[in-house]
Amino acid sequence: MTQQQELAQVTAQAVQGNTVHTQSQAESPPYTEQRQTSLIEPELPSFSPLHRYQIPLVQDSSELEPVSIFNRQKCYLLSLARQPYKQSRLIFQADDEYNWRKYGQKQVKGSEFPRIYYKCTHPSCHVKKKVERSLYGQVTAIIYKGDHNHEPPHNNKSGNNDNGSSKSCDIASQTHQTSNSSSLNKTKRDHETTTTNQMYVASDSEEVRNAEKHDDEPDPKRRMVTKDDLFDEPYRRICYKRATYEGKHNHDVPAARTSSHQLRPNNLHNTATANVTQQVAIIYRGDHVGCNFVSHVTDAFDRHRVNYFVDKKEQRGTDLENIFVRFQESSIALAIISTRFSESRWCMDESAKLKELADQGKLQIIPIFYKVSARDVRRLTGEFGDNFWTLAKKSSGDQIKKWMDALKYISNKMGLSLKDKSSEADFIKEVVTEVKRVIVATGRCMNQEALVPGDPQKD
DNA sequence: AGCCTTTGACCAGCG
DNA sequence: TCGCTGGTCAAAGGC
Repeated sequence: MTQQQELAQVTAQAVQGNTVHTQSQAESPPYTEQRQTSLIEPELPSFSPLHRYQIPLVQDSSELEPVSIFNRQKCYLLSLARQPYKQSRLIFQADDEYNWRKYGQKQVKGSEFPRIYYKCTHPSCHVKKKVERSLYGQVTAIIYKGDHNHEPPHNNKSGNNDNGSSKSCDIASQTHQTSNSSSLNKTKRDHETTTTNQMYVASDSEEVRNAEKHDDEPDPKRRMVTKDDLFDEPYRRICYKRATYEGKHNHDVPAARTSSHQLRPNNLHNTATANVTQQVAIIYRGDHVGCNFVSHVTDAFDRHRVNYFVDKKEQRGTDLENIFVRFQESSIALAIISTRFSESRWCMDESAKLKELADQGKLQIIPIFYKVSARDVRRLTGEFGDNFWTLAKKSSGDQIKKWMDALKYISNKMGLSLKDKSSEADFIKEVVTEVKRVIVATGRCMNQEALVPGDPQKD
């Protein structure tokens, strides 16, 4: 067995290890799966030139469970990761059905590993991609640029080379494929376009400090914020990025290799099954949100068959407890936080209830910062804070504390942020994608529970 | 021989 | 204008 073959075997085994590990994580809160299970939007309408798709990050080899053979593989892979060239490229180069030639690398600021630049090896194709890595070499971002003007090679090999580039054995590709179905990959690439806006940061300053010490360590409490959000708070720093695409392919992508199907069930399937039973509760404040943004979100949910419940204005004559019951029937809450959100006692009470349910593990909250910064929500500053304190003047200390706790909790959750000048259409797609991702993650938890051995009803 | 990576240099954009 | 940073080029060498 050649060294290349040996590496291929080891990395492929490690992939399977990762897959097993990922699936076993279903017992953890869904958000902890963020880095492995980002859902690719399968059927997004093209009503905007900008499409963003999330592909899962490459599984950090350091995240492999310290069990059995995978521990040895982990050590082996880590040792390879620290070696220059040759072996490491087998591990870290993302595979996406095309062949790539490295044409440069650059040490980028704030990263221990250089950013590597690749070109498509096809003679007339000018597609490029760049791959960023962090400590231990796990891929933190893959950014594509340009359109392929050719079909991908079927054998996934370039020329006669046997030196390991663009081979099917790298962790990046395998992990990618084990997290997404071939159809997802295809559709994703049909729409892929730039975005580097979404990154992961630790959810509080303590975690940030930890992250600064161990930049590549996984952290289940990471939240999703916008780049602007990051820049708002200099003390925060980027811990992980999603892999991203820039530009789009102008041609079809062949079906993924069979290994992906063998290794991992299709996320789409999970979505479909999850949608049957899971409901998304949407709360918001103000007609300025409800008449436009929320209606578009619910339209998108309709199109994507996401079951939802909207706490509409007209329902607010009813007992708040009735609304709380609806929350309890939901597994996910979409809290659309605008500047006027904090002027409503109703919304504040709802937020407190959401936090209560989330604390009990009964609800996943996805905060949507609608033209308000997460920092203002967290710190109760700006117009949001002004509205809050106006309401607070008319409220009791217990209430205020409860609301503040809830707002702090929600604003520290991973969420999505719409800036004033952002495209709402694109943002709505992001929202739908994120909701479906959480649905899948939550659904997987439920499915895992349903498969607990010894439960006759669930067998 | 062909394809690849490496690596220093060059260039462009930006503040 | 200058320095910094990121992106690309191209020669050299490896497989």
